[in-house]
Amino acid sequence: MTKTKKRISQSQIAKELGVSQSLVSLVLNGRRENVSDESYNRIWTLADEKGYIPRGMQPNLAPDVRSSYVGVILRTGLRLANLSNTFSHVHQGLFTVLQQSHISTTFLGGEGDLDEKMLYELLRRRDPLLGIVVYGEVKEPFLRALGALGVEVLSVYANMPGLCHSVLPNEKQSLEQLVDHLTKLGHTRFAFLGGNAKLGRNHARLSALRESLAARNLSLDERNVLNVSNGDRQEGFDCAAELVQRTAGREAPTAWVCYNGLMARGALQFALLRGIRIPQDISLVTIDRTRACEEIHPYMTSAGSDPQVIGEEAAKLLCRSGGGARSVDKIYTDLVVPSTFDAGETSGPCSA
Amino acid sequence: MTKTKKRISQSQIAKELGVSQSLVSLVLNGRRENVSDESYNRIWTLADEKGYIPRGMQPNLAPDVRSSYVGVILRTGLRLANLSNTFSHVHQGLFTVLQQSHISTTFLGGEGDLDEKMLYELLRRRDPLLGIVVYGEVKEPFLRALGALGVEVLSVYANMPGLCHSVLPNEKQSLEQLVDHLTKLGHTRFAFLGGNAKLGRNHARLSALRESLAARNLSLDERNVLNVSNGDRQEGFDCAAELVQRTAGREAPTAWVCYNGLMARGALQFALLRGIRIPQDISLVTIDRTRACEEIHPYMTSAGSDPQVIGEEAAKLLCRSGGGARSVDKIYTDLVVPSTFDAGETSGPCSA
DNA sequence: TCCGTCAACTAATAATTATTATCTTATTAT
DNA sequence: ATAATAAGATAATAATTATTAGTTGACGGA
Repeated sequence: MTKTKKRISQSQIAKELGVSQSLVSLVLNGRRENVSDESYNRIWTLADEKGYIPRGMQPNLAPDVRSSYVGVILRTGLRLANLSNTFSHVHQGLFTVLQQSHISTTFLGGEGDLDEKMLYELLRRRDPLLGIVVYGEVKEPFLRALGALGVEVLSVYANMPGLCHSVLPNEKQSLEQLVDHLTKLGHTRFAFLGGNAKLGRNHARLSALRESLAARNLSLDERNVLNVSNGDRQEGFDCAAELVQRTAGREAPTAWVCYNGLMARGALQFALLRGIRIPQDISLVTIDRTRACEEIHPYMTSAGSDPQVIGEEAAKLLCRSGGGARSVDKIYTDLVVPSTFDAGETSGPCSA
Repeated sequence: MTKTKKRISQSQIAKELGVSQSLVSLVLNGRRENVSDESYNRIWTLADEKGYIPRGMQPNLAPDVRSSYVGVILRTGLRLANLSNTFSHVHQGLFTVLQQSHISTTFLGGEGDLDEKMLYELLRRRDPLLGIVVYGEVKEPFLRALGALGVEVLSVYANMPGLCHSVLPNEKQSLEQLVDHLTKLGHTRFAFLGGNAKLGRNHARLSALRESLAARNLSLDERNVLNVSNGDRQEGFDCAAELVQRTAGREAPTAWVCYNGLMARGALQFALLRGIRIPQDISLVTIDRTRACEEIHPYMTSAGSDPQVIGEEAAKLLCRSGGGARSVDKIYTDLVVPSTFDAGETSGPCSA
């Protein structure tokens, strides 16, 4: 380890630039009146380069590490303005818990926005970075690059064993709850309106649905399995339309399981337009726990892990691991948040 | 204005706690050896309470904005998870522009979450705080407290003359565009489905509607003016229901102007359920430019200032003013973003 | 040219903080 | 019981920063 350089003083900066210490003091305290822009910038620049640190207190050494922050990164495809559904709740939960520890939450960008140079810059920031939370599924090399920064990385709604911590919803349990509810109501013919087809999550939900049905000696007619790409309202609508068209002239499914609340809303709207009565003709349920479930009547029957809780757990996990510990054989935690079931107004006894 | 409290010194902290200044110095520089935990914590706590700030440099006044960040605060009533509509777009715009300058965006909390102590903490962070953006209407004392920090404050979707910069939508123009469109289609009887009744924004939109109508020698029947508190989907639905009930048995309005896109969606849903055909029976328009307008068919006829542009302008304004300059007679900018009109599928010729 | 003005800066010094040698007290080893 | 040691603190003072009353010199107008 190199010998610790002695802390630089204002006088040294002054001498080096050929100005008075007074001027340096004025400038570093933000005085602009009667100070030339040139001096102002030269002084700040040198102070920066030399790593000048103010006297009197080092805030990052406070007993509870204040002023540290947690970075948030979104998977490709998500944008802040679209964050509406699941991840806005996650974000809320994350923020709430971190705020209690006076840790702030900084949005760093999308998976695609951040190149290596920008990641490196993160480390140059002076406030300590407690960790990075990744929302959704990102590519493995990206996650590795994050890990290489030596920062705690936590993935939410996706897991990457051995690369980072993760906090996950319990899809298996959600589907089990929904299938249990629906089969008890007499439903046997199911449909799956899937979204985000390219992501593992869609696949996980579909598999869980199949398993839960299989456990009851039911099977999912492959013709009733649909997949769209975004999982928004319009696609939910289109998906429902497609489903109805496909099942014309054969025994139609009576229980529609939607990938998420938004799609369910879209499907609901289609049903409303077509005069399909819910829940009399069709029961419609969704894997979701966001406000989309209750935003307007009818409240939807749904099951899922509360995204806010997922955010809260992510925050707790980061606080616990408390930065540092960048050993090679790090142990990573995978946390699975239990699912809760909520009987709404969109499911009822099977009439077919 | 109250006299600025003088900066507190280590000696004052020492005196108040009955210890030596030396000890305070040691502790605030992070010395733990041979210092009791009790002293360590007591000193940090008091330093915190009194808002002790180190000498030598105020990093947030640096000209160079490399590792600086912008804080975001939400008005009371908004939460991250509800941010869905307007402000998520604002946030997106803000972020996009700031990211280009490598400035990060940090969510600081809600108006209610932040007490004076926490605000002080912001100043002690080592990364320079370029400015604070406030989303929505907050109370004046709160804004003053922010200003007192000596940080650039910018209010979005609300203005507070002489206290901070602001970036605002052009409500007058939006309503003018909508009224122009509707009157050209032959509509003369208008209704206003208002939300966020307690906020000035609702009032501003209603007034603008009245003015635009007055300019055409039309008036707004007071019985057709409704106001609800949140402005969400359910309230839009309820509002439409109330309107229809109120106008039973008299000449009903043919043009519904909704406070925002979410309410419009709710109203649309009500219309759908009731068999009111849109746009054949009723034209429904909204003051909005969020994705709620196009999330699903029918796309809505709407006018408004693009919230993303508002966020972008806010970011540019902050970058331009570039921290610093805390003179007393600061000049504040009020920026008004023009409104754009979008003819959708929810408006048509008046049939009544 | 002379004078006033003002931006830009500094010298001098007041105020504050850092550092170190030293003190006190409790604990432990002998 | 006594000496050695160490934790926890301080007094004194060295080092650094803040502030104020100047100084300098450029510029503009009479």
